Amino acid sequence: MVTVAAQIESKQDVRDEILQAALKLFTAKGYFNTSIADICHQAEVSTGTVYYYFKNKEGIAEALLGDVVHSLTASIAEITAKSHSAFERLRAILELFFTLTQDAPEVMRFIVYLRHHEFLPNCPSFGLSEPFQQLTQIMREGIRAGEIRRMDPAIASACFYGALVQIVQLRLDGVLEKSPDRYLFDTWTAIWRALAPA
Amino acid sequence: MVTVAAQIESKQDVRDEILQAALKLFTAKGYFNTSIADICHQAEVSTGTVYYYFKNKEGIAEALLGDVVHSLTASIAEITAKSHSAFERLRAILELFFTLTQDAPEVMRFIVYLRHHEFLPNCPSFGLSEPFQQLTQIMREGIRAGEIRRMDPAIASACFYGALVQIVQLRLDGVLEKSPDRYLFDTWTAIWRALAPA
DNA sequence: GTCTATACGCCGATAGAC
DNA sequence: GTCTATCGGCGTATAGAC
Repeated sequence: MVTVAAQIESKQDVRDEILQAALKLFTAKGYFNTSIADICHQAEVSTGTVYYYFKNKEGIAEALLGDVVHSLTASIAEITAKSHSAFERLRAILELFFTLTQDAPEVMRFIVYLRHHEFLPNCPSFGLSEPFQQLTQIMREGIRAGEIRRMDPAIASACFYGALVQIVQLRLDGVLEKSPDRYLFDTWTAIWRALAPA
Repeated sequence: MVTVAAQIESKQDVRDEILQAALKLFTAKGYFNTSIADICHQAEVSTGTVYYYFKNKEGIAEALLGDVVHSLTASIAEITAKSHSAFERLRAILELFFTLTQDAPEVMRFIVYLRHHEFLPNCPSFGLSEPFQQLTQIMREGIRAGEIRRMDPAIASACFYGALVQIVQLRLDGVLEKSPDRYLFDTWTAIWRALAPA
């Protein structure tokens, strides 16, 4: 799979090769500017092989999104389990995003750039996706514990996530030139002050 | 003009009719899922007419983006001229976005949803666009005046704009059900606390 | 200026050999 | 499982009448 999962079967190699190629091209040129032929060339396989592993082009994007969302959900769940305050959890999520921006920029691009519903009509809007729901749950618990100011938890999530994503985008666009963790302090300070009680 | 435009004249400009149709369809279905035929149907004109006014499909998107960016730039410039503190300016920009979300949701969708560089290869990344530069300038002046904490102005802009856009998106997606100004207080409080000195 | 008709390339998808 | 060859359709763009 894209981030960690399936080295189980050696045959999965080819499928994975195709997914990697698609990820690279989708994030570089966009879904609609990427043809099956492009993917074939990048993955060094033929059209037939692509259609052996995937029902159609949409199926490739679906698998990609599934992998990415699944992996992100798992990471956030792990963070939630390990730490027990909103402060620690949010801080860890911030670091996760910054790390991913460095180590897996294509995955990050896929998360923050692509308008998934444009080519995946049935995928939920981001606000209803699992990662955003997890985040909102963290906010809800933080508010109940008095760690976070009383406010609409969705607004808290949006402020946190929106700021984070925007900074990641600036970095991916090359506008922020220093490595992301050079900005970690400023970012975290701003975000936490937005949420913390007076 | 795309945003407020000329309901005044009974004979609405044809070119404008086409732009309105394109705006509606691009924001509803995406650029690549919208065909010239779709635009013709929506605008009630023929293919020939479209190509009389625009060089090609990209030209339509270009004109649209130009209008929107120009209008946004003008609004921010006006806000900057009228008020003289970062506090007032940012507050006014926040209100501008919330108002636009209510009154011109399609324009707002065009701003926050569309990945413009996917179909307009030569358009600058958002971080280099004029509105973002204006915002960063406001931050810079605010920091110099001691109104905003010392931090990278780009980070300040990203926090402000990212949070704002994310909330607008949630609203446009129907996740935030109340009218946006029901969220104005929470949003402004969070954003300003992120920026204000201790 | 606005229309209709049409050319034509590209790309997603399939068939079928090996 | 992987390949090559090919088809059909869609959608951009043009030609040219009015």
